[in-house]
Amino acid sequence: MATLNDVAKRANVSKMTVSRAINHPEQVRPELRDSILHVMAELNYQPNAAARALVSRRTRVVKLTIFEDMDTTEPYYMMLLAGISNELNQHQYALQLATSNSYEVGECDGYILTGIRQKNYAWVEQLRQPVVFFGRNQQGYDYVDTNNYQAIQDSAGYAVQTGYTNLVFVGIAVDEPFETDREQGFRDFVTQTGVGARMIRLANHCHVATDYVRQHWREFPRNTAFICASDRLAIGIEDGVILQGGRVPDDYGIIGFDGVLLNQIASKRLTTMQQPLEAMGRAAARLLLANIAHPDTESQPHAQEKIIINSRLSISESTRA
Amino acid sequence: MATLNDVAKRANVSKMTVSRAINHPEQVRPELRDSILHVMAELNYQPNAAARALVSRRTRVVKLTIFEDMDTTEPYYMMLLAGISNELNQHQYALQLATSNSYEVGECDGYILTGIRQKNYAWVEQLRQPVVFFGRNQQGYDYVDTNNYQAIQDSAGYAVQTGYTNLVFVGIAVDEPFETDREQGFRDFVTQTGVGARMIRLANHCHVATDYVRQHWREFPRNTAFICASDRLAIGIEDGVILQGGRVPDDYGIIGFDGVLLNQIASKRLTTMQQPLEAMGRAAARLLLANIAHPDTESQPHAQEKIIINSRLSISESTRA
DNA sequence: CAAATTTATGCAATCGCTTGCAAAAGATTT
DNA sequence: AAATCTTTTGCAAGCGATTGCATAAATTTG
Repeated sequence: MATLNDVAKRANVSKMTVSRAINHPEQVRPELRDSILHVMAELNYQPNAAARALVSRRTRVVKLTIFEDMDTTEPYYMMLLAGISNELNQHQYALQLATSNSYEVGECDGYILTGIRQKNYAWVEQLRQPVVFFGRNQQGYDYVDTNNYQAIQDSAGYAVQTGYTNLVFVGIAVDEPFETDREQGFRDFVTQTGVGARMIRLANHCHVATDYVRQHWREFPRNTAFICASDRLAIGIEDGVILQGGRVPDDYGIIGFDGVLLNQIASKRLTTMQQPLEAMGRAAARLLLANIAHPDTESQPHAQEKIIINSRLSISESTRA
Repeated sequence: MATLNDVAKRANVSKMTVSRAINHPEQVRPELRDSILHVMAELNYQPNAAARALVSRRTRVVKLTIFEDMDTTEPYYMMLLAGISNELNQHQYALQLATSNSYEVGECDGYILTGIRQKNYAWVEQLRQPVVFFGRNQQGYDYVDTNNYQAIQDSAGYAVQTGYTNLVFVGIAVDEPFETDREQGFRDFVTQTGVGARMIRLANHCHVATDYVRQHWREFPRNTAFICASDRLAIGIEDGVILQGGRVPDDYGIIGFDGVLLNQIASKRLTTMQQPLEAMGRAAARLLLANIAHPDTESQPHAQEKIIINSRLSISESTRA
């Protein structure tokens, strides 16, 4: 591989000038700069990342750590990934992927964290680089999230508006902010409107939801709408309802959350609260890069930044029009 | 951060000894080594990856490049990812993720390539590091693949064996080896057994398959089995069949390929040819690491290595028992 | 027990690049 | 035209580790 020195010699300048032509183009005479760039292309010169990182203390790598033991069938992360990856690339940053198994491998300038649980915070605290979360947290870390509270109210509102008179919130059995926010949104909605309602919590698997419906079928009268905290639960609920002979959407409405299964399944046209995951990924990457570029100073400690990107209801065939 | 020098001083040795204690433990006196390790822990010393990479010319990074414009709802890649990631971590290698947009960002010791198309080979050829593919190729690159040819024969065989008398192969409309191998397997099976059969090719989306079934419903008599080249197509076909009033599996059988949707959907218990994706990911990582460790020499050029991991049929409710 | 051999440790150079300061060249002012 | 300021370029040092060779210590051998 050609080095900075090779380029310098060939262009009859010192390597410093070449270095500047790359990193601070405005500091070098335009014509000179062009001829240097030309030589660089000629030699197919690529700066050595390791050498750069060594002296500049910038790896130009961002690590995405997925905590939830990488649920390999969950498209959610893939969609975040796409957004993050695209944004980082625009800024010439590389994306490194880590899981619960690989905390320690490799270096980076900052972390994007997702699928995190309470038990993981101890690990997060000992990180020395900037951190951005997916999902609200009370520990003061910057985060990107969707409007969970309001989104559920919207879903519930839509269900009531289309004539369902009995609501069931089907939550995920975890005590994380994203879940409790949704539950609170639902609870407040019920209080405010006085609609008949109940809440259940299930493990986030289709068949669990299907089984639940089978076993508790009698408890769900006609005109019930299920407001679910994930598309998986929604799909499972729908299957259960259909298996019991319930008609969707005429007698039973089902609303999902996430919007990750839309393209996956043809006949299942699920009404769902769609998260703009690509945009959320991009936002997280941008936020992190900003934090990397402007590190906190002692005099001005870090103020938590929150970016909320609203989900919107995607209305389809599992609810009335 | 503590450096090698810091550790050396504290341990009263030269930094060389510390370096050896890390990289060639057998070369340093056991007791000395232990005390060095102790100091390292005390100072929370982590070797600087950049400095290491600079001199050793090893980044300890492997790049996974996904070519197919990252289809964000495709769990296939996530499952590969899990396998690759786990294997790499065991060897203290980091995984970097790249897409069609980000060919050039970041350095690595080798590439794992997936979702590749003919047009991408020009790019691949100019890579200087070892490469491992997912999927057969005739360009001489090492690869990991499943037994596409035989797998389809197994699927078809099972369909015939369970009494379906008419077979339809539903392929993906691309001219890549994985597809042509499957088609050839099907074609040969038909020739050998003389069973009634036909082949179609569709874009790999559920609704395309569903629409196709609707429009060509008359062409599919009872007792037809659809052998599909992906789970998506299978799901789409099944929906189409059901919408037309066909009974699954009594009158129509459906077999998928990949096995990525199994946990996703409860009532859709699809019979599918399950690829061992996690194992394939691990195998690819292992193969690549071996290639990195033992680079080709001039005297002994590279011989293509092929690793085939067999898929097996996972029998469920979309075919007869 | 001295010589030869093996095993452990240290020294110096180097990887490719960027930072801080200094010098040279060019432009502007008085 | 001398003095000052600004822009452009170069020099030297060093980031934190590893490689090759040299030296010191420990062990074996005749």
